[in-house]
Amino acid sequence: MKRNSRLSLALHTLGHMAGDPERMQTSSDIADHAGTNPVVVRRVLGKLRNAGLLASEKGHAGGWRLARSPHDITLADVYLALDESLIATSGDDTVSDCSVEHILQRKVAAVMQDVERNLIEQLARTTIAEVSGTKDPAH
Amino acid sequence: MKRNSRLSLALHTLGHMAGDPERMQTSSDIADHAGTNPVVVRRVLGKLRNAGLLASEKGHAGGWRLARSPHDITLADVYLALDESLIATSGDDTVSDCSVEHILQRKVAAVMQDVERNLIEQLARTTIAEVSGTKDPAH
DNA sequence: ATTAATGCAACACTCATGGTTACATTTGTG
DNA sequence: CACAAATGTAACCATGAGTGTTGCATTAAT
Repeated sequence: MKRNSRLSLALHTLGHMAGDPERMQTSSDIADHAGTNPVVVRRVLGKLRNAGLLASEKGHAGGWRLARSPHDITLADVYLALDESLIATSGDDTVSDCSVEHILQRKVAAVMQDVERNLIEQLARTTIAEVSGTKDPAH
Repeated sequence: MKRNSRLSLALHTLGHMAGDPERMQTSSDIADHAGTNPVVVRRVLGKLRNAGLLASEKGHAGGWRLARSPHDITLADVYLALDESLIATSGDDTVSDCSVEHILQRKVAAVMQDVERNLIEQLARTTIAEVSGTKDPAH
């Protein structure tokens, strides 16, 4: 695994689930397919559950399932659910008394904000159903 | 220092140099002002020199100076000179035989490429002179 | 009761990055 | 010439983020 693996793992998993939305999958199944660990899977998918994209069931015969239609989940939903800023703002909280620093921070922050907005806008144009690899029956 | 400190350091330093372009500054001076280490400064500024934004002189009374007018250096120039992708593409080189993976990688790569283009475009709209903190004599 | 799943905490390992030391090289100055 | 002061670079250490891993409590079907 590499950097950004959380988003990759999330998208990959949702893509597969979209191809067979009724099937319940365990974190172990998912981990095997994704080449990682069940605990890591539960960590990541837990965030998607908190965001209402997935549902999990405990106990014997438990597992994970989509909480709503794959046509109703965009890549932006997934990105936002993970709450990771790909745009490395890394707000340096230390307030400097240097005027150059002030001007720069404002300029750069404004640019980054706009870039992030653009990113989300573009991710919102694709749904999980469109990356499921199965033909869309509605088309 | 934090993440993105290289870009921050570079922009901050160039901003100050733009306020007094003739003055030669040592990496020690710069490091003191930026709260870091002379070696780190030389590391970062070295890339800017390779890109033709800065000039350095060795030996006694050596140091660093802008290689061209601060009105001729945009934030995008600095960003590109450092050769860091803020957009974490992290191309996973491993080619998977999973169709979902394929579709995702293409989609996401396309989005990221566009986001990066947008970023550079926006950075190119501001020059170093505009963040120098000094009044622009030409205006 | 047993089995099989999630949920979660704690820790180990790895990797990127900044910081640091050391030293060769270059160049102005007495 | 000898010395001082700067860059250029390599080699290391320290830190932090993130993934992987183990262990265990809890939950639910059989």
